[in-house]
Amino acid sequence: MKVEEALQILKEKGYKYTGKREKLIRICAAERRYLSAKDIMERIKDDYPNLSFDTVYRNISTFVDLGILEETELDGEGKYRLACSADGHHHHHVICTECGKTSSLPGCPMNIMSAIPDDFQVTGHKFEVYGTCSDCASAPSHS
Amino acid sequence: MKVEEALQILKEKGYKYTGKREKLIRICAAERRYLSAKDIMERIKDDYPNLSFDTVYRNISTFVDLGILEETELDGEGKYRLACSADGHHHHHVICTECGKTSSLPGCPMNIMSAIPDDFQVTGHKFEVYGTCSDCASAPSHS
DNA sequence: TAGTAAATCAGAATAAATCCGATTTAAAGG
DNA sequence: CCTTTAAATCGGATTTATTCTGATTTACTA
Repeated sequence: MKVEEALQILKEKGYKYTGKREKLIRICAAERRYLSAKDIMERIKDDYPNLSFDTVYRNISTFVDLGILEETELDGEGKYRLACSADGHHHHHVICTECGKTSSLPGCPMNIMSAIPDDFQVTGHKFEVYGTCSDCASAPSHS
Repeated sequence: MKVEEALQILKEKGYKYTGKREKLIRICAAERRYLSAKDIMERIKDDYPNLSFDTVYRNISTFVDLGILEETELDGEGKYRLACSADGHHHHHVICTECGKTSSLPGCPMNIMSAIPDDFQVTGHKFEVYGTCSDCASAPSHS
C-alpha cells in the first residue's frame, strides 16, 4: 500500500485529514519493518514535538481497523507496519525479532484447513517466522 | 505431557517440590485450553487462598523455560497450557478466541522454509488458527 | 535436626494501553 | 469568508499485565 492510497481510504470513509495522520502513515511507509507505538511516537515528534500518545494509539487503532496498518504482537507489545497484504496476494512474513524488519513469504499455510473441525468458525490465523536478520546478526545491538 | 512427567522434569533439574507448583501444573493439565495467569491464579486460590501473583508468574515463567508449559499471546495477555508438543510430533493449534480451547492440527507449515532468505537465522515460528469453537458459538458468553 | 539456598510473600514499581473532560481544528454550509 | 459542529487532539489520570525488591518462610541435604 502507498501513502496516497491510505489517505484516500481515510477520505472515503469520512475521516478528517490531519498532518499527524499523514505523518504517521509516512513513517510506516518509510520502512519494511514492524514499529512499536513508541517507535512511531518518537518519529512523529520530529514534526509534532508535543503530541499526546493517546493520539498515536487512537490513530494506530483506527488504521488497523481500516486495513491501512497490519498489527502483530511481539514481546508483549503491539507492532505495526503499513499493510501490504492488500497489495496483491495474501501472504505472511519473516520477522527479525531484533529490529522488526520483514520479508515476505509466498503462499499461506492455511491449506491445512481441511484438518480444522467442521464446527469451528475460523476468524483469522497467524503464520510468522521469527529470527535474526543478517544485519542484526553482524551487529548485535538494536538498530 | 502428564503431571508426573512435569514434576519429574522439575526434580531432575534440581527445582524444589512445592504444593503450589504441583497444583499449578494440575490446573493446566485439567483442560485443553490456554489459560491466562489470572485464570490460573483464581484456580490455585481454591487451595492456597493467599498466594502472591509473583509466585504464579515466576513459576509460569520457569515452566515455560523448562518446556512444561506452552505460551502464546492473545489480546495482549500471556496464555498458557501444558506442553503437548513434547509428546510426539511437532504440531500447531486451532484456538478458540472466546474460551481458549484448543485442538491440534497435523503437520507444520514450516515446509515453506525454502523461501526464507539464506542469511536469516530462524529461531522460532508460529502458526495458529483463531476462531470460535462450537460451544462458544452456541453460548456467546465466556465459559 | 540444623543450615542453606530456593521459594514465597506483600506490596511497590514499571510499562503498555486506555479513558476522560477540556480544548482545538478540519471541513461543510450559509 | 465566517460560523458551526463533530471529530481530533491534549494532558494527565487510570487501568491492567507483569516484574522487581527486600523480608520471611520452607524444602531439601548433610
